[in-house]
Amino acid sequence: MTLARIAEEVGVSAMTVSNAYNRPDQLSEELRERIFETAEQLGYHGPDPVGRSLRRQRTDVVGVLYSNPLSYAFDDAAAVSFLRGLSSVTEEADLGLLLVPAARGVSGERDPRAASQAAVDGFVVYSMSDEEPLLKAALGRRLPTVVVDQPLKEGVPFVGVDDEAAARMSAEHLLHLGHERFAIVSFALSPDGREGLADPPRQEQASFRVSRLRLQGYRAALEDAGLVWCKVPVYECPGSARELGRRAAEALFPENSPTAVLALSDQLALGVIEWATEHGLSVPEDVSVIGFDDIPEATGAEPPLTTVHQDHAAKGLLAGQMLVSRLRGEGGPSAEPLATRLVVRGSTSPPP
Amino acid sequence: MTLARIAEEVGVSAMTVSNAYNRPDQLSEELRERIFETAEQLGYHGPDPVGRSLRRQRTDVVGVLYSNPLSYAFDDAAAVSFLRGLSSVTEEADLGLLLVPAARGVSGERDPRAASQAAVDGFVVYSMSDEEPLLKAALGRRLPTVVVDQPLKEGVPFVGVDDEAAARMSAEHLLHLGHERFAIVSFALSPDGREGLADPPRQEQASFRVSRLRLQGYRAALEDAGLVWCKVPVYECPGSARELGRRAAEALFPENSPTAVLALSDQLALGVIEWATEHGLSVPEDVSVIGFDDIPEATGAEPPLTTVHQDHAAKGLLAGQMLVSRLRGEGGPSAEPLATRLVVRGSTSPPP
DNA sequence: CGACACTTCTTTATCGTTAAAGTAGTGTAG
DNA sequence: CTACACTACTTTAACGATAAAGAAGTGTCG
Repeated sequence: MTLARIAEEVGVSAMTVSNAYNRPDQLSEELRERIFETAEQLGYHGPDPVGRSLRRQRTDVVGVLYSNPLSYAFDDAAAVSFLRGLSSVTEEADLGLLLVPAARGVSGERDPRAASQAAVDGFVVYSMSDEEPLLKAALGRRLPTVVVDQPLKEGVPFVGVDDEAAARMSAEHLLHLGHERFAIVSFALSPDGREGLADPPRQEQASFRVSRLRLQGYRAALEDAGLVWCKVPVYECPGSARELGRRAAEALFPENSPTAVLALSDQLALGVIEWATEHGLSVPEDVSVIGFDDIPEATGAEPPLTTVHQDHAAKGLLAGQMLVSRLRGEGGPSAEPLATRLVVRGSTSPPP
Repeated sequence: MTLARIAEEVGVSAMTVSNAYNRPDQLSEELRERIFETAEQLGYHGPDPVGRSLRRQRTDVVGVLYSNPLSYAFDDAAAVSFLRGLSSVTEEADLGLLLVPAARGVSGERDPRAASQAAVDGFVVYSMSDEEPLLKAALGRRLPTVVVDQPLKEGVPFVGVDDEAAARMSAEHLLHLGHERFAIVSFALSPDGREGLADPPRQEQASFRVSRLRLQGYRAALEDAGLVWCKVPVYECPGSARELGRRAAEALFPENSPTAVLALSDQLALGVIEWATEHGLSVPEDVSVIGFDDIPEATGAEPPLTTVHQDHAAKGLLAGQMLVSRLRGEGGPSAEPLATRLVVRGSTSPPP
């Protein structure tokens, strides 16, 4: 059932039927009624969205690209908050939110065609590695795009916190408390799934910008305090699950017996605390642990986790606003780093 | 930059360029390479998704309709789990997930055009009131559609639990413990925002199927035990927030002093417990409270909440499978109610 | 050598809509 | 009574792609 069919039935031009739906002021109220009646009878439910999009050259949809299979996003409290912020803006602007499917193929690579085939007016790219082909495909479309957290690409609007400064701040907190023996627990530096100690070259070449910057922040703080960076063990986990934090602790403690652990995420930090507690170390008396993100569980943990707070919903909000104003052709707000703050709870104290 | 432009440049027909992208076996490897090179040079990044959708008469996108503004969904643990299940299926099937925007207008009504204008191959309707115009618009499109939780519409595939049986089961648990003085805390019966005691006629006319069925289940159990239903106070809250549960408790306790409270959601139940505890009633010694949903907080609550467990992710999974198989034209699995089970924790015990 | 398959590319027609420009007819002001 | 605006519609021409069917050339087999 098409516009044209209704037009024929009513005895008017297709354009008039189109106008009945889109510009009521262009025809008489009476004819408009008649058109709707006929449409109802013939089971026509308004202009086809695809035909309309083709002709108007816009879809009124924003695509979201996520660094992992989509379903993981709904397991990740930060991603969910982000989506909440983003969706409140897009909804307000009457834009749909298309979660672009990009399951990993057999090779572990994600099909970049997902981005080429998405019928959208713009993209929000969330926390993606610098080298994803998916990202390249999305940027290739030359649609308005906003990148969140990573990667930072020349000329592409960006939303995120100042990861380096925030990491520096948390390391300084521990330095002020008097710590000197540090260990660091990082999530992935590159998407190659490696696990274990990462040496400085690998740290500097990390393809995840966020990991790279946080390590730089820690390094700057520790070096400013006169410590030797290459003696600080950096354990790289292939993800950010609590279990991985435990494994990292298991690898780090026997050899290094740090008095302070800097974790790149709260999940990792909580894993470290779990392992420590189970192995007779008390936190923070024997060892201080600091996280990053301030997830809800951080408050209720035992002890409550000292961490860097960042507002994920605000990121979504800002990303949404930036994209919407770009879609409208306005300049719009641009990339100021969002604020973070150190939340001191119970997992840090002076060294024993 | 279009297919035709590339075709012209390479000196072949548009169809051949289309085939280069979609059916590599239809042309020589060498020509295909040449086409891609030219495309690269001219900045063409593959067939336009909208044009392609129009011609193929499919979008490879599934639309999701939610009973509230979209951004609320990301605050609702059940909805998030549901989306996780759903997205894992759609992603596997290489389908996008379009979150359809339907902010409430000035009148509180949601614009039904959101559903008419969504470029999708099918819909998943999540937890929507029977009378939403948005729902009507979606069903009007005659696309494959699966409804979750509510409403139950003739001929539309449905996924959900047996709410009546589950409610009955939880009431029976309290009856077995020996309770006789009950009160019920419900979320909305209709979307009119009313708050306060709801009499039986209002209960029976509830436009939210889930509310209606759960009340029926409670009623059946209590009446079977010889209690008089119309003496059981049913307090209707206009939503499901914890704060509303507190308000309900405040309204119910002074007058009725129940020994057992049946709440239609865990959030409401937790609100009731909070109020009771603060007002010198201990749970479960003075009053037993039972919830519905088994949200994560239920375990950690003080006392841990007895509740009806339902698997939200499984709902999403099943809804996704049903829709996908329908999109493929297969019959596919259909509507068996999903299992629930009573999880007895610390918030229920025999009456004082 | 003719029939038939196979590969590689082309032709034609259409998917459903709307921007832009145009045409009557009707009123209204100078 | 002419010019000009205004209302209510129509005409034309895309938007960008692909299904289906066809054609030209090459090889193969009895």
